Amino acid sequence: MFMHATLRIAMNDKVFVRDPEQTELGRSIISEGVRLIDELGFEQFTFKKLASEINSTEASVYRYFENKHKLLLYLTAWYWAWLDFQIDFHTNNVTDPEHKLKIIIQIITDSTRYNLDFLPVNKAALHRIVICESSKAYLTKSVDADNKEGLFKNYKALCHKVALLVLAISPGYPYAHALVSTLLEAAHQQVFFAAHLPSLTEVRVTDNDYTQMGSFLEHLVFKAIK
Amino acid sequence: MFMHATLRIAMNDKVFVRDPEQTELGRSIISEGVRLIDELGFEQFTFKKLASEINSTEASVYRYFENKHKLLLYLTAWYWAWLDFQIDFHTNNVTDPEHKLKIIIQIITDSTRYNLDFLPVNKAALHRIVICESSKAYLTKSVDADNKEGLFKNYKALCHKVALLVLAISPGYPYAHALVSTLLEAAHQQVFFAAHLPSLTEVRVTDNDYTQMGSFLEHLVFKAIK
DNA sequence: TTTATAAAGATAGTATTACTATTATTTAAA
DNA sequence: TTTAAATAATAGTAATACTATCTTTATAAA
Repeated sequence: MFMHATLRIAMNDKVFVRDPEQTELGRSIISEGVRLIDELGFEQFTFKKLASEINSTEASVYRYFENKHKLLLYLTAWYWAWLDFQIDFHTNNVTDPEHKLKIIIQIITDSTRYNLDFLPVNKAALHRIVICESSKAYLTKSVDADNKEGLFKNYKALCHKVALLVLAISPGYPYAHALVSTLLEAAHQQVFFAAHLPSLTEVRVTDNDYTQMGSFLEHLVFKAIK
Repeated sequence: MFMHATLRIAMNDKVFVRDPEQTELGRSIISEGVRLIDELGFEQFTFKKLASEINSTEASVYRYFENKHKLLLYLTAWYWAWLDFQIDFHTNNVTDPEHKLKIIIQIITDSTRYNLDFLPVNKAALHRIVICESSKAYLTKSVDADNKEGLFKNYKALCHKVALLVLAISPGYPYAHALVSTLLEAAHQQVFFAAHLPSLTEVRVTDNDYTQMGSFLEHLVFKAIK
């Protein structure tokens, strides 16, 4: 497919000190960073541990990212942009807004399944990071400063895109963005609950089968707007 | 009101080393802990800073809580139990399940407004902590261990209670718990988004007016189950 | 081919965090 | 009044989250 070679996710340059996509070291910071955050969790993850994994030094990692919070912001922003692209690609020639929204809910629910590129990032690990860590990217005292720098732009753009579709289906619905942000967050929460606090949800995810999640979210969204 | 003097929230004793409610120092750890976490955010909050605020020592604080994560678990568990009590109290003589659910959504939306006790905890600050920090209590690598110790029991009990009500209204609805956990989480997320990332939601909260939040959530829930 | 320069590595150092341990002092109960 | 429990005071450790400096290596323009 012709897109494979050319797809690049454009990133806000405020999130990094040096663009990690431009160098070998930068790219290994990203790919090994994804692996390690997934393995250790964000709290236990440190630049020192990352540096040792990639046979580099702490100081070198700091030349790419100010701190691990910025790395998390980078990864989550990247994920949202990537999801946005997946949505565009898979709904490109779908005209019926309801059908389109259903496809989007499927993609949000099980993003890795729709993966069509060969970017050197472990999408499954990144998806797990988004599930467990992404809300930590904004639940901080620096949220307003980070927002001012545009670091949540990708998330907001995605939310807005889907909200517009909601409004196309139901022009009078007054909470399109609220519904979509709830949808996006619930899509991760419910996977987490299914895995760790299963009494909080009927949704079960076994063998990467996200069917129940999709049903729940689709039902929730379409009942709200129809 | 007679309950004021007698209301005590029963806490799981696995969450603390020494019960903070039993001593003066313990109680100041809780009340000043709430104040400081609210002020600094959970990441910047340390036991050393807390100790200095209450004119005690780090070592003394550690005699009550193993670490700050356990303190956060304590505070959130306390909040859920307290919310559960508020719900019981305010829906005690309401028989119509739909009316009951509406009242519950109001309480979840604006818990501090329904405050009826005089427990020595700043409920407004605790509510802000729940909004900004509560998901960090479970989004950790220790979630399964913490869950095994019963540290999320209060949250699960609350979720189950509301889910049963959902099922009373709509016996065939297959996602009662998923809907309620989504509701509980959304109630905090949307307040946070309204304050910090307002393009993610139409909901606005001005002067502690949570009307729009209530409308959004009520609409979402009732459309889903009716 | 030299030479500038940018990136990365090597090393060291600091302040803070997240604890643990020990001893002394105060307080409250038997 | 004795005894025990709680707290304070102090010290110490390993890890974290950085910053600084200097050297080496790769790259590419003069």
